Amino acid sequence: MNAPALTKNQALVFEVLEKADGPLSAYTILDKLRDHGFRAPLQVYRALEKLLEYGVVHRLESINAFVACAHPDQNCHSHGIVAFAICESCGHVMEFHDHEVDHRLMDWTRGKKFKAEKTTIEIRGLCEACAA
Amino acid sequence: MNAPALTKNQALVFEVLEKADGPLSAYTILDKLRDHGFRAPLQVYRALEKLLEYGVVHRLESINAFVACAHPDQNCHSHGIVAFAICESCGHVMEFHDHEVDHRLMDWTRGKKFKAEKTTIEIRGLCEACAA
DNA sequence: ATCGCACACGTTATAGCATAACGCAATTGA
DNA sequence: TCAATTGCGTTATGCTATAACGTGTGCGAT
Repeated sequence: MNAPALTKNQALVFEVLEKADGPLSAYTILDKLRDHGFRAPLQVYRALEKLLEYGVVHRLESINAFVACAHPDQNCHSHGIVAFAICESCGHVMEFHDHEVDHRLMDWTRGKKFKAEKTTIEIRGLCEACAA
Repeated sequence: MNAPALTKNQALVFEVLEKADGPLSAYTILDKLRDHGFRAPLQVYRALEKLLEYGVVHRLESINAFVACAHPDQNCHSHGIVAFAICESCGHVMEFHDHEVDHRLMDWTRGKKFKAEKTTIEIRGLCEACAA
């Protein structure tokens, strides 16, 4: 899925996420966009839905928040499973990919004949700066 | 963290989860325990908090639900990272462990000096029966 | 051209998930 | 005995997400 041109709302939401230095909740995004005419959560969620589909935004399931992809220029969906390390102190998120992990999980699903659609890997803890 | 004797509320919640054939939301658990005197969500959440701590229940972050551990007799926390495959059609959950995946993720966190506290691995898709 | 369709958008209302803050009772250990 | 801890119950509230309805716009097929 490659990204077509973004609509106005999609572009606004994406811009907010790109400028943020950490993940944002949908409602935080909404608040940041009230000056741009956003009034209801659905405006945010609908934009997010598309941005997730295009692979330029990721959803962090364990904290109900959204973050811009670390390399939105490339097609993130083609990099295999995306993994995240989330600092519970400063909120900073690191995105990474590990093909060996992908292979192990794919091996398991193949063995079970499980048809994987979407895989979540999220490590919560303390980043180097905060752990010190 | 080994499990001390469960309190009445904890035992009730755990029993409901054990009998269920899939993950349950906190509010679903609440409804199933109204006849036993449960009236408020907090009664469920407080019990769940302890059961999670004891490692006899797992939280599925991607679906906001809870499931009994596949082997609550052993200490699940000592098995390394727990991974789940969740069927989006029938709701069935398979729990598994893969030490190679653990090692790869630990290698990454070590390299980044990230202090991991809790890791989530959840694969959503279709189980063998539902994919057919 | 205009009809039908797909899609984005706006709004209101509601559903679903989780915790804050208060107070009470029982237990434990100094 | 007193203080600290833990579990419990209740009320209220906050956060997250979607249902359902209607509007407008662009675009291809007939």
